[in-house]
Amino acid sequence: MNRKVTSLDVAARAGVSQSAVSRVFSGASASQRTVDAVREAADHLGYRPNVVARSLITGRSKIIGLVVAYLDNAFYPDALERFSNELQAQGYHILIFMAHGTTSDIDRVVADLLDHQVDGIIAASVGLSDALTDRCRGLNIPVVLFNRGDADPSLPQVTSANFAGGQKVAKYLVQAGYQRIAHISGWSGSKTGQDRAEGFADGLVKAGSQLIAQVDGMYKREVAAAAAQDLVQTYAVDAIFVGNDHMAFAVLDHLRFEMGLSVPDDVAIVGYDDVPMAAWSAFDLTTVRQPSGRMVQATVYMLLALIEGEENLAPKHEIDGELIIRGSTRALEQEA
Amino acid sequence: MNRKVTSLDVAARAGVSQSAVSRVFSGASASQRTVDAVREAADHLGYRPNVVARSLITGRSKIIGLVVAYLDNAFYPDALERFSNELQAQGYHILIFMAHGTTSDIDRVVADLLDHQVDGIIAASVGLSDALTDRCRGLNIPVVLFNRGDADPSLPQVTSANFAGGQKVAKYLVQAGYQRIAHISGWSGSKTGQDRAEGFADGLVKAGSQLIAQVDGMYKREVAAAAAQDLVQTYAVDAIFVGNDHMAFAVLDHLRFEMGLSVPDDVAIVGYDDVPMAAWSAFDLTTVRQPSGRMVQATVYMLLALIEGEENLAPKHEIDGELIIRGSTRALEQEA
DNA sequence: CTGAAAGCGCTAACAT
DNA sequence: ATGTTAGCGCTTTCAG
Repeated sequence: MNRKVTSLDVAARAGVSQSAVSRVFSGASASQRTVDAVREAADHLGYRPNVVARSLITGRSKIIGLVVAYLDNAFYPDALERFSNELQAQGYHILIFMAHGTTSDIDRVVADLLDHQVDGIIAASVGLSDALTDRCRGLNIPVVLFNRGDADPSLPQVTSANFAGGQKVAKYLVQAGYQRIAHISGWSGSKTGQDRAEGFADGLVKAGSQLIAQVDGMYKREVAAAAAQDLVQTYAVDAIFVGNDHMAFAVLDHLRFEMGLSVPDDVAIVGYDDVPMAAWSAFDLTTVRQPSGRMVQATVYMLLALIEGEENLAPKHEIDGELIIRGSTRALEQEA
Repeated sequence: MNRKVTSLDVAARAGVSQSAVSRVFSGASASQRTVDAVREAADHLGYRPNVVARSLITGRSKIIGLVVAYLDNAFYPDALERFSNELQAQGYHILIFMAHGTTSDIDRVVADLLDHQVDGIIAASVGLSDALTDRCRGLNIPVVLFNRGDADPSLPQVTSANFAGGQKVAKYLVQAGYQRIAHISGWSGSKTGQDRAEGFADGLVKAGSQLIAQVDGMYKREVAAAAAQDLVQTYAVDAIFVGNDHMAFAVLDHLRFEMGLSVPDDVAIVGYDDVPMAAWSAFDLTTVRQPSGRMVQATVYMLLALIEGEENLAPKHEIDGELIIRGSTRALEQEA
């Protein structure tokens, strides 16, 4: 059993002091002679610095905690992959936590994260309690909300322009000639869902129409599917804006295969996110694109700046997303 | 700024020694009096033990490195979620690495993991170089391959019964009356893909049929879709077994919407994995279920046992998966 | 530029 | 059961 090789072993073999070894591996200045000798010895012995010891003394772990709620919504695995790449490129690693639960659940998880001395936290689509937010602030550990707004605009957060996105959908549906328009919203407890819903209602009114009905889809497939059925049967809607693609796929399936309706001929469906699947022919879903690449970049940038101690940073970052028109809605009438 | 609270501060306030505090938080024995005093002081000061310091001295980080390649294949986000739950329940956390790359890429990533003193590594669907495998062994860090076999059966690995799964599909397709059967395999460089392909070919022969053609789908949607088109046009196949659901969805879409064919009337499609989407009406895919819950449990169990120093453990664990018959193939003819 | 020495916050003998 | 002591492997003053 290869006992663990320490910087002391390397120092002995290279004929230098242990601190010289440390300098070489932490990029501090050293003469070429020293560097060469240390490198040779390290390679020979298979030495690699122990980052745990390093973290203990520097107080930084180079680890980012990522809390994420829904991995069954394809938007998040996609974002996770981008986060991993982006952060790895900056020398950070991701400690991951799934938190599909209550606030207290999430708090426990984040407390764990804190114990691990993470340098920063990304909360993807989950809310943190005020107590926890305070604690992070007390420990000077930055938290950035990803795809999750907060009522408190001073909390660092990155979202797409949800209100504007909702408006875009409204304007388009009205222009396309739909008359009885409903909305299956994202969970009303989430700012993101609220904003989309409010933007949609606002856009409808501004376009001279109005919302026939609105139901909370809770970000759940079954809830959304049942809501869609009700909307069609009870309100005879001809278009439904669904709060995200994840639910929209369920609605599409239910309408087509359970109810035998045609989309878009009987009912038009619009989603939100433009996850890769939305472009698949089986769905061909009209949706608002959330540019996850840019959202992730903004989040990472913001988080690292905060870690570096940046003070004057606009905490709220909204990224615009365009409406992608596909076959789940009828095409816009040609301009005269 | 709340300076960091250490066990020393707690000790001072509780009127006990620092080691008493340590004992209380690491679960060693202590009198009720001490425990109470320490708890009170800790709560008051907001103390939490620093796990980095603990790791440094115990030599265990309670962190598991998870290396994963394809998050766009829904099987993996699902597994990730299960891993997270399972491991969290055991007091472990997941340091995640995305490695969609070459071997050298993966090696760099795992070297990184090793630097972080992870207690164990789960390699989901990626191969590690021999050099790295050796290094892990040298450092006594267990590695378990998840959904990824290896030519070396002494490497701990958890897979479904891929060969048997391929056989099941073959037997079923022949019994259902298909005559011209082809296979779009998973990447031939992966043991998993190979085993399914070999089992399929074997099953076909045993059922008195044979493989008309086989193409490597590389686990890529586009490759699989193009292969399917070729198979239909050049070989006039009436059934295709696709190496996993991820590719099968692409094939289904391409056949139906690009080529205007009917599945299953013109061509039958079978996948492998039974990811949640396979059950959606839009796909309704016949497939072999990989019981990801049980696979994850087996992997975690094996990994933790290895970490605890367990020696006599069967390294290879295969979990049986049943064939789920849905609408992408015609139903079996009734037994006479 | 380099070595010696002092810790980072904690656990683990070892005494008491 | 509890306090004392000695580190875990490294970074970081501080002299030289």
